Amino acid sequence: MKKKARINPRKLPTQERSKQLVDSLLSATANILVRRGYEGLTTNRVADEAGVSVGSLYQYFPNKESLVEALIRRWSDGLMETIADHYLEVRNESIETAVDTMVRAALDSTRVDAKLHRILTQQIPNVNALPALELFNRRMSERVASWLELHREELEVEDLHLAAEIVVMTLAGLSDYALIQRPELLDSPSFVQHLSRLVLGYLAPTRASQLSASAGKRRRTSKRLAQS
Amino acid sequence: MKKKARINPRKLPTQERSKQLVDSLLSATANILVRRGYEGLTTNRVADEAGVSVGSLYQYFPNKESLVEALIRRWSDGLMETIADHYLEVRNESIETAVDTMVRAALDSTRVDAKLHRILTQQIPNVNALPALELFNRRMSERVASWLELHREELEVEDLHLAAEIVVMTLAGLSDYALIQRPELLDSPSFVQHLSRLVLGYLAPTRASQLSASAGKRRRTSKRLAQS
Amino acid sequence: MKKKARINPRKLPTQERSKQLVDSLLSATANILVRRGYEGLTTNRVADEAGVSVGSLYQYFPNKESLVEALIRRWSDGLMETIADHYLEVRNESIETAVDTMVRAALDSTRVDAKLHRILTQQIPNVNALPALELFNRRMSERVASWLELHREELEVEDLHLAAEIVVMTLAGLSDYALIQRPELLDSPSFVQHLSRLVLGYLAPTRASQLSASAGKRRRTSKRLAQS
Amino acid sequence: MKKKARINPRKLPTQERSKQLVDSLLSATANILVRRGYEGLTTNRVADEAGVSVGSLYQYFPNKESLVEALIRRWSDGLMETIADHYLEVRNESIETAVDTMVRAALDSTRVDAKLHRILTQQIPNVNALPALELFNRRMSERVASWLELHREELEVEDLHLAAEIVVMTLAGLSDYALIQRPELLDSPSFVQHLSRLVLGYLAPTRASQLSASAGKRRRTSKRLAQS
DNA sequence: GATGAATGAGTCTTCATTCAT
DNA sequence: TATGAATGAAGACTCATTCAT
Repeated sequence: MKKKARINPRKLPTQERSKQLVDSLLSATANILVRRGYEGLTTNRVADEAGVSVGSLYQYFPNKESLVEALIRRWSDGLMETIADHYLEVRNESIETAVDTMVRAALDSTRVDAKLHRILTQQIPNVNALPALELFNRRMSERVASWLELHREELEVEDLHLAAEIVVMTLAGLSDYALIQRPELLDSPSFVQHLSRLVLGYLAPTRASQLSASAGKRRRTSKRLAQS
Repeated sequence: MKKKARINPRKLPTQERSKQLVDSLLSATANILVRRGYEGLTTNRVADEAGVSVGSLYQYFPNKESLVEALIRRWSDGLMETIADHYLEVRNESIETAVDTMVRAALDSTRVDAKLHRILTQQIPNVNALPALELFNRRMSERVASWLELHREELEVEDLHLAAEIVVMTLAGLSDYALIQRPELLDSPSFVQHLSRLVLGYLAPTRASQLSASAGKRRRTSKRLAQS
Repeated sequence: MKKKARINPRKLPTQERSKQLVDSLLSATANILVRRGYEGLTTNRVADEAGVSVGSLYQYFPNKESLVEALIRRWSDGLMETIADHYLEVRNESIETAVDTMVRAALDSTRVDAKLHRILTQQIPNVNALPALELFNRRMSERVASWLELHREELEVEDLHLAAEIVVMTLAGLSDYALIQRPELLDSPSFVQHLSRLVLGYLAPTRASQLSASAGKRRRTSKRLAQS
Repeated sequence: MKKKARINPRKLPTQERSKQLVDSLLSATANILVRRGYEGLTTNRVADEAGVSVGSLYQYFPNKESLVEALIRRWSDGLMETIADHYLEVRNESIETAVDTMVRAALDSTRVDAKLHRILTQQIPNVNALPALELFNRRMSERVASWLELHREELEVEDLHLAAEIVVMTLAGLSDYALIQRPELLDSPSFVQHLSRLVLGYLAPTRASQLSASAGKRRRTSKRLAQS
């Protein structure tokens, strides 16, 4: 961490070296998790897959648990970034567009690395996963909350923090459930549409009702009338 | 307890007896799951906790997996009943009331045996839990769908089956997430209210917007005006 | 075994009954041994196959070992009888014919119930099998010895008892080995012929040499000359 | 023994080391087999006896079966060598001498490690032992056959391959049987003599009859006359 | 630092045997 | 006597972790 500096100009200064090692260990962990599930995850296997010795693994991770924790951290950081990108584009769009983007972002984040996602959210003893997931959701909620602030006037909810949490949990919950039990839905346009309406109908039911009204008009006038 | 007494004419010579045994094994499984998590679940421990020998356990369950499966089955059956009760009352109520009841039912089912619920839905290798959970959700969806049929005219969604699935997954996802990450919410009235609005805003945004309009009126007239 | 006598004239007086039970237990044992090998033999399985309860099994056999011992006894008695029959016919035949009969008898006894034979002679922990097998071979030797006595004058061995033992062990050993490693041989006429020559060449080489001489003559005169 | 010394330039860092380990595991297996039989053979016991942990055992042998298989292989290789030595000396001897040597070799190979020999040939579930034993006997037969070729002109059998197999099986069967049921015989000179006559009488009855004739002459003239 | 052989507690599972009914 | 549920010791095998090199 602080040893020889310019004298021994190896390609990989210790710090860099160990970072790579840690990385390949985490990737190996992810691969094995995907291929053989949590029950099939053994430290020896991870070391093997990463091309290092078990000993080295234990140099960087005090135990198996911490290995998984680190992977979860890395993974949720990845998710954050993916989602952050989506959110940046959205700041100035209409609520409808923004909600649509959020929904798509949630589903996308699930789809990418779907199997790993699923294992990490469902199969890992929660003791490990919880803190990281909590952090992830807290950050997401904050982000959504601050976005909601920008549109406060257009929204029909008051407790924006609670609303943000609910939106985040709704989207996370739904994409997880869909991933597990109805993966086809993840790619269905009407699923996306429904989720958008779900969120919009929560945040701004009036706008949502207009939306469905006009949608209905296009298709079934009688229905619209009945509702008016 | 076992010596003959004419009052209790040897009712449980075999069938009843083994049912009790199975029951105590499943309860032991649940207890251990709650106390030590899935990783801490061993067949010997279960037998011990149930006060029987491992051998007896294996007389009734061919392996550890089947033990967990049976527990999941028992648990999801319990849930079904709990929820079924709620739903029966609701058939003829207004949508608003019905949605409210559904929300409360979802949260209730999570709260009862909360820790077990959490472990069963999150921590068990999905291979075991999935079929049972899928069945459970399918049944729930059907039930909700048939309820939606009754109110078709008042709803602003068309694909009632998809809508039912979304409602079920939303409520399940949200209560699970809340249970894990924000258990306080489960007992918060405003959480219940928000969830009701979420669902109502999805199924019938027009009604939801009236609801929030009047709710808003009571509290902040300015807001209502801004929205009109 | 001694209870109620004439009063209760059941079809199967206790003695007969238990004999049948013992019999079906032994047959079950044999079946299982054949189907699943010694490692697959469990007392519960035997009881099941015999259509009785384990408890009953233990009424008649103090433990698993004794069950197998009894089967071995029954089986070797069967062998004895089979072979005895063959021997009776032979008393007054020529040595050549008698030897031939003995050889065929040995091979036959192996072929009948071959799989059981093999398991009983090879796979059973010898502690069990040995005494019975010893007894069997001792009896066989005696029988052969007494037959040899009848032909003492024609034989070129002196220690008839040793010779009898050697003949018995040779035939037993050869048929067992053939059964295990070259079962095709058991049905090959030339194998029978060779074994006959083996035994005859031992007991009466002069007669054997005449036999092979004439056999050779028929086929390759040159050979015979070369040897003369 | 393990600290560096220039004299023994770290010869056994891995390969040699593991070879030793494998060796001590096999020896432990043999010991236990001899002391407690196949039923008493447990992997934990083997590891214990070998002075290593079970874990180490499983580093070298994937399961109990393979351990036994390896032992059988090692043992049959040993036998092969022992016997090979005997055979080399014999190539140019007379048939009588050669047969005598073969007989002694067979008995010797049984005597050495007699108890292990017996367990390995009789008590091990054949699934394990068979392939190795078959290989062993096939090799033996080939060796004997090629020896028979050299003496083809003096022999009175034609199918040398069958003859070789029969000789091998006879000797193996007889020494095994003798070992089990009459171990005293293994050390009796007359047993050796009888076996030699058995084999010689099979391969070359004419020579055998001369042998017994002259042997008889020395002892009992009357007998010889009776036979002429 | 890196290595990977060695460790051994702990898992699931079987099965001979008992004994209350 | 018969039954068969219950027992629990014992066995094969795994894997997180350590430590001598």
